Amino acid sequence: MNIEPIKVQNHLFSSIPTIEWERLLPHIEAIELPLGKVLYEPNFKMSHVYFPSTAIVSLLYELEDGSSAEIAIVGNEGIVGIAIFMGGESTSSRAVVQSAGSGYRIKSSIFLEEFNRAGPVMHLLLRYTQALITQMTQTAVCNRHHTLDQQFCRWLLLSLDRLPSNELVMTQELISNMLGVRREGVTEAALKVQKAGLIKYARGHISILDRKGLEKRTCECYEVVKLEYDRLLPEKLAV
Amino acid sequence: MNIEPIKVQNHLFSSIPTIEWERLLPHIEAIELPLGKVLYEPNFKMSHVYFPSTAIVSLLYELEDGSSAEIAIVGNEGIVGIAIFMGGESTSSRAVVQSAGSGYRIKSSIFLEEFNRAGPVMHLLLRYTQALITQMTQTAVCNRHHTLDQQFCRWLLLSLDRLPSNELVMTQELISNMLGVRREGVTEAALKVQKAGLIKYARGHISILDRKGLEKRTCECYEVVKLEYDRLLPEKLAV
DNA sequence: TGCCTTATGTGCGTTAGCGCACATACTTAA
DNA sequence: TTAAGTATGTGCGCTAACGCACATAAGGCA
Repeated sequence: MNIEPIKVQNHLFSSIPTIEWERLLPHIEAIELPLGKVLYEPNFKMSHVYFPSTAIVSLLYELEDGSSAEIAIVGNEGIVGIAIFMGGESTSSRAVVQSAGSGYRIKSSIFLEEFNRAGPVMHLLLRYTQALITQMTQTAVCNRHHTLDQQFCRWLLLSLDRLPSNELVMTQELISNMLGVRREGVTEAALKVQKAGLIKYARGHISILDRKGLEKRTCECYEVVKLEYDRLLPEKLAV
Repeated sequence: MNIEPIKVQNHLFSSIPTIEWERLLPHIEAIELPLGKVLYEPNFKMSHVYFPSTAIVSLLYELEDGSSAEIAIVGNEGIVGIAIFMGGESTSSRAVVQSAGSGYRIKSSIFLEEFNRAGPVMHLLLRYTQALITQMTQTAVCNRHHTLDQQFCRWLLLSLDRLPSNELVMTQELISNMLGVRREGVTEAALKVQKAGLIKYARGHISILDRKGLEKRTCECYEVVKLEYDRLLPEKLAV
């Protein structure tokens, strides 16, 4: 178990002012998030909202034919379960742990109560949602216009930004599920990027060697998303 | 100018309770929305929020290379400018009138004030935003997995749902901008659908002959979005 | 040690959509 | 009535990604 204070383990937590934080703290429950764990299913009412700390969660849409596509990634910068406070209670997508780790959760009803106080927590969450929307729109744009190689780099960078280390535990098979492409396509993209000396990987372990290089290889989508997160959710510890 | 009472011309308006409506009404300004009018530019602070009545507005992202992709469509079921109340004040996309018509607008500051009362108007807008998010995610999925033909049908249906008639004034060139594909691709798709007897078109005028047929030809994405709008924004006149 | 599972690499024919060039047809305005 | 402009149709070579089949290699476990 992590010995860091809870508040610094998730950026939204960090931005919650003291009064609100003290109100929420008793309801925060630590939880392990193993690879593949499903946090919610499409069209099912969510029982909790989740705050990843070291884990990463994918919002995935699964099609009738079994294929899938990632809508967005959520890590320690965010929250899983915005539909709770947006009012829908459920979404048409699924939330799956993409990189094992730990996180926290709060019962939906408790969290909703805090949101409905319409104070700083609400405004923080709305700004987060706006950033998440940007990530989603950029996913749509990227799916339309950019090559698999570029999307692979974008995906690596977005994941990396949400992890403490510069290593990623993830098979090409899983990446292909996220991107909604063939596994072989990911193999080819990964090979190229490895040959360019930007990453190094073996059997489900990817190490980033040259982050700047990846940023050069990816499309504009990555930066658009990054800037929007930085703008809407500046990192500062709230008092 | 339309003689219908303002309140029934936009579904969000219809859902605003009387007290809040009477507060907002004096600030509502009728506005013509001609084809191509830009309601806001990327990264610019929005001065107003817009409520289309007979017009349709596209949220478009333009890439550095000049190509574009539609993120979502907004018509008389919604509002253009969610970033105002979500807290970002601007977005990375552009809002362009895709089908000429009329609508209403309210100054951002006034509208934000009403939102911040954290009453029924806020909850209505958050539910709308949740529906809009579903449309965006489904755009991402559709861009990844479905054929141009299917996307063309989806686009027609989404547009149609936001228009009073079953005719659409829109050239194939413009549709190709929305979908982020070649104009020739749209020509081919349109030809096939016309040959199947589902639509009829000529020089920028598209008539839908067989709506059910279009629904059969499109992908699951259309229905997912439709159901989510119906679920989150049931049509009833608020008192 | 050796076998089995899982992860990655490779080849090959197929296809959707692209970019470009140009043909055709309808519409408007001089 | 004619010319110019706009919208749509068509052909062709090209490429990214697909689907499938199979090869190789690296752990894990008996």
